Amino acid sequence: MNKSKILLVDDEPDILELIGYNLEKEGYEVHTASNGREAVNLARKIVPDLILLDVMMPEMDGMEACREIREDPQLRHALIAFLTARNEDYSQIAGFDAGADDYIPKPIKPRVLISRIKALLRRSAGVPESTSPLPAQIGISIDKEKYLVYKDGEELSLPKKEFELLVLLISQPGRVFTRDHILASVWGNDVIVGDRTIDVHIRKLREKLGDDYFKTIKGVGYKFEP
Amino acid sequence: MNKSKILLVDDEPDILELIGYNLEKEGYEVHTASNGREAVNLARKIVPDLILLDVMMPEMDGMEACREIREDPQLRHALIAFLTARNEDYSQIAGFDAGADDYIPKPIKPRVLISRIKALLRRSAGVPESTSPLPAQIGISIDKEKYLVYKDGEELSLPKKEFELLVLLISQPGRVFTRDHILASVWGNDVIVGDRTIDVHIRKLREKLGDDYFKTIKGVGYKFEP
DNA sequence: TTTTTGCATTAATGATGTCTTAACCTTATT
DNA sequence: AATAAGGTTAAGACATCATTAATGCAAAAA
Repeated sequence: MNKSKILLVDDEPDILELIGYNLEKEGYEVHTASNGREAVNLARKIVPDLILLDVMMPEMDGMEACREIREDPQLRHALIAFLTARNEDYSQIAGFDAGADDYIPKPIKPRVLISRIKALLRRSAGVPESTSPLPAQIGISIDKEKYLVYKDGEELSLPKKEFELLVLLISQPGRVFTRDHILASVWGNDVIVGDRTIDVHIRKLREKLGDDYFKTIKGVGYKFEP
Repeated sequence: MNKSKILLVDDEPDILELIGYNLEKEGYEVHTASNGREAVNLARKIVPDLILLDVMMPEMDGMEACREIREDPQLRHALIAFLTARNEDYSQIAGFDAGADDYIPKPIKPRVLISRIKALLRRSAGVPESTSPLPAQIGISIDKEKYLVYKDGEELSLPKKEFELLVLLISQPGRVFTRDHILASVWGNDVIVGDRTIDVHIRKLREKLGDDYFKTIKGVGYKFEP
């Protein structure tokens, strides 16, 4: 497997150095940022597998950064772990609600941190996650940058939700995505929508791109097939 | 989606009650055990999605139980989180090495716990088990991601229950699964169905895949054999 | 600001496939 | 032969999804 990319974010250079050193020693590809704003921008560029976020930072704090990251479809599946002073129960809760996957207490003990990171990455391993340009080939292709879809050369412009749903499904053609997965990916984890919302969007896609591309697996979810 | 099953293990009845209550309130299906031995046995029966394990317990402690659970192929993919007194750094490390997915410090604050559980389950929901096709080889093979079954190259799409039943049986070819085990795995523990339900589904599988693959062990259960 | 437009969501209804049941049949075991 | 366990079948109950139209909302245009 490729090296996992970790984005380490803290405003204290000492911490960046100490932790960064230890992570690199473990074979991770480490990038660093010293505030939330910088972190979000860098994350968009490098698309890390895991983001370690200090909660307290100037410019933009960790929780705020976390929310922003979670809103980017590219980064929605990145793991996010908070680094925070212990006994900050409030931030602990808020952190998770903002979409974090773990919470790591300061002061950080490198060995503990490594164990924990391994556990986190172990979980998400095996999810290819289309970082790269999408498989064009068949009938339908996508240009994420331009937010455009091509069907037999014809250029289509889809609304946001439809587009994101399509991107998700087409990212792994043939694979079934459960409704829960779709909701988590396209809508986000804390958005609550009714039962029929996904169906309607699927229908729009079928209408615009052809029924045959989208297969329903009853009780499970949907998949895209060429 | 089905309710997630959580197995809660602690030797203090008060904890079981408090945490159990809160988890049920969140819509989880909760089972409890008060020591490691009991936990392992119960886990084999109900096949939980997540196991919350106290570290310090009589009879068999959490770490030992964790190791044993990880050795059962049925349970290999269950999430395991340790509950332990804070500042026990050693057990923290050892816990992860035993194959745990998270570490939750006591005293437990219900809201914190819930957040964390959600994060854990959210993660694993997006990873529907092994990324790659199962055992495969001759005759019949399965692709869980695509929800497809291949019989001599031919592609079949089975309904949910049939598919899940097949996945269970084929996960350990040759092994006999009792009716109870099948019910717990495929139907869930609180679902009550009649005596003939399993038979009917087995029959459908035999119809579609060939009689020879599914052997009945009278008075015991069924097994898949290549 | 007001109007307009288009998207996201919901609600209501209809269609379809899946699951379960019930009644009866078959087979092995004693 | 009697019994218990499972096999078979078809019909009805049930769950899930498809479809459509209407609503609310927010961004863009006037």
